Amino acid sequence: MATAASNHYSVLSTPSSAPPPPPHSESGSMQQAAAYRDAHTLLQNDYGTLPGGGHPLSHAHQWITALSHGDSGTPWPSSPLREQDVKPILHDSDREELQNSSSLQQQQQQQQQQQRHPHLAHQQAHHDARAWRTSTATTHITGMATSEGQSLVYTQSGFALMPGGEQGGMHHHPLRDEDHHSHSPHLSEHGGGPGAHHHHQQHGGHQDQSDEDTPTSDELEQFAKQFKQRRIKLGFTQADVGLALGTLYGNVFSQTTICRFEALQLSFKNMCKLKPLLNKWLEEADSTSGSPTSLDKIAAQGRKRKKRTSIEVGVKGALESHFLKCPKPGAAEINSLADSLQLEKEVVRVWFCNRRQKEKRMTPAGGQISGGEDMYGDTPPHHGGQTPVQ
DNA sequence: ATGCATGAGGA
DNA sequence: CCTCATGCATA
Repeated sequence: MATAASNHYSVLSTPSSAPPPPPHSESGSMQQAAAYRDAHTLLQNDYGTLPGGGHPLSHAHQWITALSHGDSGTPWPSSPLREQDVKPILHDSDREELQNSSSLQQQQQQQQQQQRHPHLAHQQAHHDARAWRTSTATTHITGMATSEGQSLVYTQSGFALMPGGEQGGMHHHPLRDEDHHSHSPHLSEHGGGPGAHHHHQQHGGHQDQSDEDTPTSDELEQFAKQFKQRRIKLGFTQADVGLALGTLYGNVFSQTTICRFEALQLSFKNMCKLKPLLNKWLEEADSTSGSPTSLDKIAAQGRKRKKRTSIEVGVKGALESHFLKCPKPGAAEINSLADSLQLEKEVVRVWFCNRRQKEKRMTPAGGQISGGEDMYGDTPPHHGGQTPVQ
């Protein structure tokens, strides 16, 4: 896919051809690694640093994704920048698919020894019934063809397991069990009674915590801890693991994801999905600990992304305030907010999205654990536009 | 370790 | 437009 397509962003203008010969490392086990989503990993860099260019061009974005799922126009309207002017440096190899990667740039690595909460592990496990309620669900990673060199289904549908079931699975009710039942009277323990924990009754008589079956929050927590410990013992960085998962199963993950897993900063569902994979890796790494030589590192540099806009503290505070008042602002609300804060609408919208996500992680963001109660009973019972205000 | 961003999938 | 899974770029 993508044989010369996009890339208008950066620069291909300079014909500095320098076909880098793929310096294969050693063992050829990277072949499949390049098959998953080649798209994203190419060259990256910022494109344009500040509005001043002057091209009102709004040529959407998407690199090679020809999907066109209706982007609704302008992703980042107020920043007319991009194109061929910026970019002091550039990578010539416009051909995606592996370019050399002799020395990747993994700078950050092991520094995650002991963070902040070496303890404090409980009670966060069941705050809302949204999705962390273990139920009957067999854990099967359907995709994942381990047959060497092919497939890679990239199971992202989520049907693999998922306790709450939503997203791809139409359960019984179309209700997106995420935030709606704001009035679930049941489910209660939490307020400080860590010992209570949920009493799932899912299993019919067994229910292990090794693998298989939907794990409980506690199990996940323990696993994450052990995982981290062992990983460090074995001398692997989070990035290494992510890459290994790719070469092993076809699903590559970034350092970020591994990190978040260890820190339990993913949704329960997501944790469940990743656990089997990481568990398997552990076994592998464990048994292979004596015979290394399995380091595949082909990290390609990806595409260009919009440069991360940093929001000033003051502005952040304002956003926080609004978030408390209204976690789900309507378009109009966002517009005015963006206007008063002098931010792009997209930025504001995304900020709220991210903020909401944070609140849904296992380890709550900046606040308390919304145990049992609904966070902010949003979820308008009537869809068609969740704009409470307006 | 985290903040902002992208995108698929769903109403 | 939202949610949710993920990740590049950063602090």
